[in-house]
Amino acid sequence: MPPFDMGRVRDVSAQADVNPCGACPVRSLTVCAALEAEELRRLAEILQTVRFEPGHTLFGEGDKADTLYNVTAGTMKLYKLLPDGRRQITGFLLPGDFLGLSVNETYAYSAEAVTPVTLCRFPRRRMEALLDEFPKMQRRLFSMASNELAAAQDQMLLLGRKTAKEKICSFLLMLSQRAQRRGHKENPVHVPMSRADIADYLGLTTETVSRTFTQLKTSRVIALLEGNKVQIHDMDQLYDLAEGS
Amino acid sequence: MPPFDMGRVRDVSAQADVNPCGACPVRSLTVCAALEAEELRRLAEILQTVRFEPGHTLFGEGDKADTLYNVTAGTMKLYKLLPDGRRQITGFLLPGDFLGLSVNETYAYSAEAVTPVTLCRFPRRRMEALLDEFPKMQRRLFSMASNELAAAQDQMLLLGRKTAKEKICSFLLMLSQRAQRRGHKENPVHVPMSRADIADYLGLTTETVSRTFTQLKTSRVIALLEGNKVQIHDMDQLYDLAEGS
DNA sequence: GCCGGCTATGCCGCCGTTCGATATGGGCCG
DNA sequence: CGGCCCATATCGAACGGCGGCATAGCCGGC
Repeated sequence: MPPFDMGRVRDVSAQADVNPCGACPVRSLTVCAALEAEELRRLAEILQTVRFEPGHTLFGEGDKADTLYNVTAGTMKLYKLLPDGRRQITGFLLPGDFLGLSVNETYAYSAEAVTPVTLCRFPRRRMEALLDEFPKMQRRLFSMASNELAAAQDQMLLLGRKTAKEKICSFLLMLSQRAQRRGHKENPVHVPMSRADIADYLGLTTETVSRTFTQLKTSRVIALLEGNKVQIHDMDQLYDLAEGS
Repeated sequence: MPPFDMGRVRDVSAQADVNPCGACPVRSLTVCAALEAEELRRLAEILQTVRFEPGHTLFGEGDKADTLYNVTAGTMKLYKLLPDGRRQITGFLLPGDFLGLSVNETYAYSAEAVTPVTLCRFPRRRMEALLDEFPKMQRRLFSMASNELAAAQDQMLLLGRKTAKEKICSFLLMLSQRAQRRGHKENPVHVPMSRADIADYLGLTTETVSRTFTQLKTSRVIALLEGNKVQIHDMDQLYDLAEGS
């Protein structure tokens, strides 16, 4: 992680020094995976690297959507609110995930840092111009959006039809699989978000989340380790528990 | 509606006769809206028109995803199943909606006709070739996917955090707004799907759906009319009820 | 007119919520 | 280094909204 010490930092080395994208650890996962060296250079020209602390709100629902982001380190959460304060977290973003697609010029959700995060930041206009110029990039972005759509449908099944226990098991499995895709070990799985965040992601309360973790621990399905890590004792069993079969 | 009388019909008039897309009533809503006359002609070359009766399963979750569709008339439902039969309907498709995006060569959900439907049918390979050739079409498809993503996030908020009453009110509002976008009157709203389908879309049971409709009727928010139509007495009130404010 | 599927509704039970109290643990300061 | 403090997590008890089941009513099709 670069040694930044401010909330927002303009990465002047992007233009002057070596191409930062060339050394990007998550490039293969992102929209940038589709690009050649020359295209990467063009992308780097319009990019800023920024860093935020946990709890920082990147943007709020309804804000003007003039910026796109790519997560390069840390975890973010996206959420929507009801007037009385009820909250639904619609997704957690991990390194390599894209952020900032919008429909009508405004963001449809809020985005907040869960852990310290670093992001690549693209002005929307210039990004769109690049997309027109590089159809490969457009196609890659479309493919990522399709993947998110499929994940959203999985999440609908979870929210609408799964029990508390199935939801927690599905959640742990998802974190494990996403960690694996990023080249980390699948077990034990790192769970950086709070019980409240997990509850608002799964359509539960913090109490139910706590109780269910305790229940899974008591029945020897998982173990809670130091540093927000969860050891999964039997991955196949967890998979079955996640689908009620 | 063309006078088809079979389950699957190859529309031979597409190539031989007048360009059918030119007269398409929902073209402005679909991916085809982005196309010029010449591009439309190319699209028409690879297209078949098909028609299905209610209950017909277009494809199932896990099937090989070698075909894309565009709904031109009627209503379809998309759903996912759990091993024990629990079902979550992830969306209802109306004329103009696109269908068949997939991640790993297989459909991630099943698709079934709710009412009699007519669809445009595109072989996946040839469609992808056209997308490469016409970036405007690719961009349009991406924009439609972004819209669906936003709708999916709304649905997550509904499933995870709204009460039964709020869910039903949100559902009626959505149908009303979608009807309006298609040039129909927003009120009364046509509700072609069964209580069971509504329940599986909103994460409820049929009984709760029935009870909630009765409750809304008793409190004079709506009235149930002939022909599966619902009269909304006060649209603003319904909007407030849908968000719990 | 009869039959079958869908819808409506009363009754009861349960899962998850709500509320309150207690435990834990990490950060900060003395 | 130890102790305090506040946020978070955990746990117990009571409540309530929604689900499950059974029955009755409705409507459409043949």
